[in-house]
Parts: sequence; C-alpha cells; structure tokens
Amino acid sequence: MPRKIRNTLALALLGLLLERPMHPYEMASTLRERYKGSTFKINPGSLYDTVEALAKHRWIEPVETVREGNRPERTVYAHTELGRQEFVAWLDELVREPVAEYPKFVAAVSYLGALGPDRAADALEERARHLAERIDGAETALAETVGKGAPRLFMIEVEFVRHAWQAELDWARRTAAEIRSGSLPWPDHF
Amino acid sequence: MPRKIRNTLALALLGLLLERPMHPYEMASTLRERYKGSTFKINPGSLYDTVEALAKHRWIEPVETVREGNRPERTVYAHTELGRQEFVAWLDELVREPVAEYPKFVAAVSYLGALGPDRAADALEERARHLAERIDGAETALAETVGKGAPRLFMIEVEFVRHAWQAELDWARRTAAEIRSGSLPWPDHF
DNA sequence: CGCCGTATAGTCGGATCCGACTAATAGGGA
DNA sequence: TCCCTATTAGTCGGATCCGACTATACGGCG
Repeated sequence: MPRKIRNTLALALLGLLLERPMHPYEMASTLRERYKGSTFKINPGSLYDTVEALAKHRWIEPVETVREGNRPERTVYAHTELGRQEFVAWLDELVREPVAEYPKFVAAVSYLGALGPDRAADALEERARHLAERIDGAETALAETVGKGAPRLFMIEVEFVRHAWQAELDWARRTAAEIRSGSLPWPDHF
Repeated sequence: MPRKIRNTLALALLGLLLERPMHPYEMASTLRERYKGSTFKINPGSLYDTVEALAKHRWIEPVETVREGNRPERTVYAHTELGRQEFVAWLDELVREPVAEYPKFVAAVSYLGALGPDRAADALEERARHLAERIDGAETALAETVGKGAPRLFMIEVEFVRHAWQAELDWARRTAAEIRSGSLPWPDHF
C-alpha cells in the first residue's frame, strides 16, 4: 500500500462522493460546473489515477457498473465510512496547519534584482493589471452565483482568492512605486 | 530533448551560477545559508536531476571536476550565455503573468462547509495563530539581515510573503468572526 | 441522409519528483 | 589514540503526475 494520499484532487472527489455516487467522468464535469476548475487541477490522467488510489485505500468503493448502448462500462463509486472520516480529518488539518508551498511568483521575486529596476517595475505593473482582471472575474462569478440564490458558503474559496489577489496586487503596485521613486535601493552587482 | 524546464529550483540554481561556478552540493548549501530554503524546495534527488536537465539544455555546463582527498570527483558547473538569457526571460515572464497554482488551503476552504460552523471557526482561528507566528519569524529574519547591512532587495521575497500571510491571517480572523456571529449562514445539508 | 463539430469517456507512456539510504571525512572529546 | 557525531556529497528505485491521444455517440443543419 502506497503511503497516505496527499493529492488535493482526491479531496475534491471525496467531497463530491459524500453527496452521491458518481462515475469518474461525471466527477470531473460536476467539479467544472461548480467553478472548481481553478481550485483543483482536473486532468484526465490524474483523475483516474486518483480514483484508483482512493479505491485502493478503501476511502471509496465501486457500487455498480452501468452500461449505456454498447459503450464500455462505467464504474460508479461511492464513499465508504472510512472515507468520510478521513475526509473530515484531512480537511481539518489542511485548514489548521499552514504548509510550505513554493509558489512560482515568490521564486521569481527572490531574483527580482536580476531584472534591473526599470524592467522589474514594468513587470510588476503588468502583473498588477492581470491581477485586477482576475479580481473582476471573481467578483462577477460571485455576484452571478449569489444572484441565483446559492448560499455564500458555496463560493467561499472564491472570496478568499479574491482577497489574496487583492493583497498581491497592492504589494505589486506599492513595490513598483518604490522602485520608480528610488526608495528601494538597487545594488549594482546585479 | 525533454520540453522546457519549468521547475523553479532550476531558476534558483541558474541564479546562483550567474554569480560564480559551483558544484551541486554547494548550490544547495548556499541557498540554505541565504534563507532560500522556504522559497525553493531543495531536495537532494531533485537537485541532481535539475542540474542534469539544465546541462542537457545547455543552460549550464561543467567547467572542471575537482577531487579532494580520494573522494569522488565533484563537477563544478557554470552558466552559459544561453542560460543567462533564458534566466532573465523566464524571470520576466514569471513576474508578469500570474499562473494557476492550486494551493492546499484554497482546496480545503472550498469544502469548509463540511466541518460545520464551530469546527470551521476553531480551525480558522488556529490557522490565524500559526500565521501570526510565521509573520513574526519573517519579521525577525528581515530585521536581522538588514541589521547586518544587507540591501533590502536581498530579502524582498520575505517582505512579500509576510504581506501575503498577513492578508491570509486577516481573512481567516474575519471569516471566523463572521461564522461565530452567524452572519455567514450555514446551509444544513452539509 | 450524411457530415461535422461537440460532448462523453477514458488510456498509456513517459516526464518529473521525491526522500530514504549510502558513504567518506573532519572535528572534538575521553 | 579511538570512537562518536556532524558535515559533505550524492544515488536510486519507486511514487506521482501529466497531457496528448483514442474512440464512440449525439445533435443539428444543409
């Protein structure tokens, strides 16, 4: 038995199966429908790998194989009691304990010096514009969904990323301004 | 030839080699010395794989193999001109274009409902405490380094993550408070 | 009716990443 | 001197992830 599952896609799938049994392809399309395509990386290869891993750990299990027309059988999975317990425990831990995550932007910022002050400020300003667009997009998605009468909790992660992007945007603008004004000194040997 | 390198550890290594030639183990220890252990995931396996990939792409190249005592030879690498160009172009792109990154916390938040209101608020408050500690740690590291006379730019990524953590902390506290006060309604079917 | 684009459903080989393990030397204390 | 630990340096097999590719069915339009 391979070691415990870490892949967050597994969390998404488990969460879905707590609602009702589904077959793999349906899990993917349901997630996309619910705007979760930007929260979880949904990729066919990983999807089927993950379903298998979940089954091997007995967090989910096949409940039936249906056949429509003469297409290959689709296996429908449901969560197990063990699966429900692990889901909640995992979730709890993920919320409580921040873990290291190495985002690409932080990596890049750590070598910002190599761009030289002008190009660095340009790049940060461009990023700020992109972030502003994304924030708009999140805003729209939120308004739409709440407009349809869905509870706020349904899109709570979008509220979070909007907030996080806003903070990143503020930093990018502020830092670009500091570079432009010369108040962030630039060592020569870069 | 495998496709273009994406791994950010490669960015870190290239950046180091722009300063001076090094052998792999030295790259790892230099990065750690400079507090980059939390910006880049430095793991022996990945390190040697990445060095090889960089060499295969001719972004770096071996310049000598030194031998001390009768230990195995250590290969010292230096950047190439191509490497320098790719480094700057890559950096520029990483700063300009936000890319999707699927952090675990966002995944967890998207199923926050499953914890129920009390446990969710507890968990968010605990996270806030952990974040506060990290922010303190970053603060200390910054003060120390600047105290030694290093330029701010040297630790600019720490300034960024401090800012990002602060935003996350604010959100966690605010959301916990909303849950406690009942102003974030909790649907039943969770 | 036949054609074409889109939706459904999934496979497979290879790229990538990881971390437990090996092994030699230096330094320091008994 | 001999042992113990820390540091230096790196290897390897397997776990994981990825995404291009395959293949069938369905709906609409000329």
